[in-house]
Amino acid sequence: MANSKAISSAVIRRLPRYYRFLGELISSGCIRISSRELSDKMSLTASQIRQDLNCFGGFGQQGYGYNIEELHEEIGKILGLDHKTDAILIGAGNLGRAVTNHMDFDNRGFQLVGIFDQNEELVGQKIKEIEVMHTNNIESFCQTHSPLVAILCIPKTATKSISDRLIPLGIKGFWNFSHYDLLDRHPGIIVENVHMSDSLMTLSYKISQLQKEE
Amino acid sequence: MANSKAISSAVIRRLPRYYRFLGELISSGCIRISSRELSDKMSLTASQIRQDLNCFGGFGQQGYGYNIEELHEEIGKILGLDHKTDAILIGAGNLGRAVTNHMDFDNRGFQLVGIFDQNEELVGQKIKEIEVMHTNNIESFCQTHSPLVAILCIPKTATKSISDRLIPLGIKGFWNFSHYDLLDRHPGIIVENVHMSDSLMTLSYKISQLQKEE
DNA sequence: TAGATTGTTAATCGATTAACAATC
DNA sequence: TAGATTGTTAATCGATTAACAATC
Repeated sequence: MANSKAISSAVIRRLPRYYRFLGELISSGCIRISSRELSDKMSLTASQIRQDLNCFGGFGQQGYGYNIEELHEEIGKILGLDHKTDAILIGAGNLGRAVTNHMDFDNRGFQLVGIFDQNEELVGQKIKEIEVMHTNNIESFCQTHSPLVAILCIPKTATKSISDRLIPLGIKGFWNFSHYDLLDRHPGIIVENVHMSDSLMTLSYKISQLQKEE
Repeated sequence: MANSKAISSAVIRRLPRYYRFLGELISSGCIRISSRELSDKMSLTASQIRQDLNCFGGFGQQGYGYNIEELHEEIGKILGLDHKTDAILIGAGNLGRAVTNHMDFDNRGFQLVGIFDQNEELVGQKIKEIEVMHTNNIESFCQTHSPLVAILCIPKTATKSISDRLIPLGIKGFWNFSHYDLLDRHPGIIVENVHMSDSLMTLSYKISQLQKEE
């Protein structure tokens, strides 16, 4: 099974993309696909796809290819989408609200169970059926509900102190949208940084290069 | 200069992070830093930092290290943050509004010059001083203002058709937030996908692994 | 000058691609 | 069975790390 050799993060980062493409293939009624065909659709090499999938097991069949629905389900399991992890959102500003409304947590392995903000005006409002609580209540909430993951949509200045406060409460993973670089220096703590700002600067770089070429 | 050998995308993706850390060092009043010290702060190797920076030029001084402000400015220039590229936003829903309000476009090399949505109710509303226009007006707006970049905050079903519509209007780069995988198959067109959904699934994977270990 | 730290070359490591025997 | 396509090993490529001479 999986744990025999550690899976490289390059492979892991490709899994959601496979999952997405396979989901679309299911919607369009396809039944089977070869690594060759999939590589065309995804702009990868067939070799890489086979290599990637074989980190987890032999999901294909020689001479046939892969059963799309089966492979989709297997990758879903590998990604842990077959069970829900409780998550809380810290920060119900523009971004926090957009993330709450926009993300399909249920189909991505999570359940949003609490929303917190320190702005009194937001407390009591409902976002997607969930009432915003004051950040003062984080401790008691975590003690009762034991969420494992926190989504951080707060200013970068608050990120360090909030994460230091959440870790002793049992939070093991952070989905960090703040422009602060949360490093996973605590052993056993997982950080997934989004860094939209870095993404925008990368685009700026590429656009600049394009203009230089002309 | 830069163009002698193509810079690998691994290096480019690290540049915004350098830029961010250097900016913070400036705020905290530091003047100079060695690759060693910076590598500690950023959890990299000193070797990698020197290697990365030397893709663009010798910004350091033997025996001294790097002047933080100078290096910050140089990286800013490399990223193209010293001039503004006009951008339009397509989709003024939750996510589009959050992106508009949340991102510091001015300091990331862009200026947001137009916002479009097909929802009549949103048309005429103002977001950050910019009035939302109906998507019907995209053509005339682009002909007049010639924006180079489009930010896509629209459902995945609309992404392909909108991008096909924007490219003939002179849009050269896409910052794509939709869950659709916009591939840069058109020559000369740049795509930067955000894929928050993939990021969330990656977190799900890591959390699952953590739970298995226990 | 001596000490520090860069820029840069060489060595290592890891990831991707190619090839092909196994097998459905 | 013959054809197709996988799983897997070997070859290649690229990125990271180590080492050190150059030099401020």
